[in-house]
Amino acid sequence: MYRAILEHRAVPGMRLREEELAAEFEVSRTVVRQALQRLAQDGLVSLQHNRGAQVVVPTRELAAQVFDARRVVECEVARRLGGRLSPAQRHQLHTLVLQEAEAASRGDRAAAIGLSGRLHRTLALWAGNPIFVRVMDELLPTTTLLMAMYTTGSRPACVSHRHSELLDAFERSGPAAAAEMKRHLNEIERSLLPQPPPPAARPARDVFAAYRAGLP
Amino acid sequence: MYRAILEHRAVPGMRLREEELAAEFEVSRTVVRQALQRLAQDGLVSLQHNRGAQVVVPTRELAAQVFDARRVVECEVARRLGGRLSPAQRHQLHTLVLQEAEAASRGDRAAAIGLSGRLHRTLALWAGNPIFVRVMDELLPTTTLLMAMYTTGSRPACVSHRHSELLDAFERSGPAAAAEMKRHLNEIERSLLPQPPPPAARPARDVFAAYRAGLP
DNA sequence: GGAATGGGTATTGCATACAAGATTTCACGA
DNA sequence: TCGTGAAATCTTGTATGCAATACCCATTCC
Repeated sequence: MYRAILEHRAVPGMRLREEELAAEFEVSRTVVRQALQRLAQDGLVSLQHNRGAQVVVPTRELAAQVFDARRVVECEVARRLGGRLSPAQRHQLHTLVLQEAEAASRGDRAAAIGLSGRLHRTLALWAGNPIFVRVMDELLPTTTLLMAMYTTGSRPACVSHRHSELLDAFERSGPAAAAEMKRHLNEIERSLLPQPPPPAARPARDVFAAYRAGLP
Repeated sequence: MYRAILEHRAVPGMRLREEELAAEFEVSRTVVRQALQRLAQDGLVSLQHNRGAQVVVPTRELAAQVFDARRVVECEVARRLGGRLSPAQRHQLHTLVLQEAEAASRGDRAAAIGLSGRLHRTLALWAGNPIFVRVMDELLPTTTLLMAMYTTGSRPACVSHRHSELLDAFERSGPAAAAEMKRHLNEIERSLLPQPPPPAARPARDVFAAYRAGLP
């Protein structure tokens, strides 16, 4: 379900009936309920008492809030990490950027966005405070959903080519990295369309069929 | 359960058996499980697969992380709010500080700590980004638990009298409020003992008996 | 013709039963 | 005496059934 939502298969607003999902995944409603609650915690579905679950419909307002919060946290992360990366860390980051660029070049938008998130999460991980990672884990899924909703599929690699500049700034100093991080996040936010493009009508049936086994 | 943990009735490390709790609160294990998962999300209990739940044992290391994160978030909140409070907001804050001082003076430590948290949460609420509130809601319960664990009951009002200074700084400007917030959080963190005082042996039976109805 | 109301259906919330895994206990042997 | 192993017990994880609530549609009244 997680992946189906992030990959925009389960479109925002879609109702998620427990019985239906249970049949689809061949488990009981009990585990479906657990999954829905976890997804609600990640901000991907909204639960209403006695009224079920649906995929969240992220607004532009939410986007503003998420990027605002990410700027606060991630600029601090950058400030702490800039100019202090070990060679091994630098190598790991460059590998991630490479993989992301590769995914983008072959048109795999979902993979590229996922790898972009991985990069930001990794930086938070190295900042030394696990709470930063927790916050990122709450904000990144929503960011992914926002990007799936407020960008057209036509623009290929709006993110990756700027990540190398981000890494350059991390080589220099804390303030430089923080400034570049702010610029970077602003750029991503600005790349979101003011209105969601009209969604292509979806079958809305068997949305989760491909995700049963858990393989990509 | 929430209150029993924060008020240090259910001591850190205590195992929380589902059946036991279900009997205590006269509900089924289903709702107990839900409650435990919510508490785990709040960072008050730790869940281990197939091995049940227990009240978290917060370490000094966790304390450092929590206060570090709070400094990042709440200094930003202060920066945005300082010098911009409306008269109504100022009034509300002063009322809270008053109530807190009152609770402290009559020795009600739990109420004082709770009101202190309310104050910080209210500030986050006014900062204009609900995500800040969400983060605070995740950090405040742990803070409360830390204070219950790493302070002696003898010290009466280690917090409240400094909250008026904090409010004064909020009257002035953003930077002033941020600086005072940092100082304030540092002071609270420093007030934690390096080692938890040896806990008075608890009956560990019927810990939740008083909380069944939901009344204070 | 439109709004309100009532019954039927669908869906969630809760409780319980069963299965799977972990823990404890006790016997046995080194 | 201590360690090992296996059975018994306890605890959690999952599935299912029933009750409560919300939703939908037809009927009725204004």
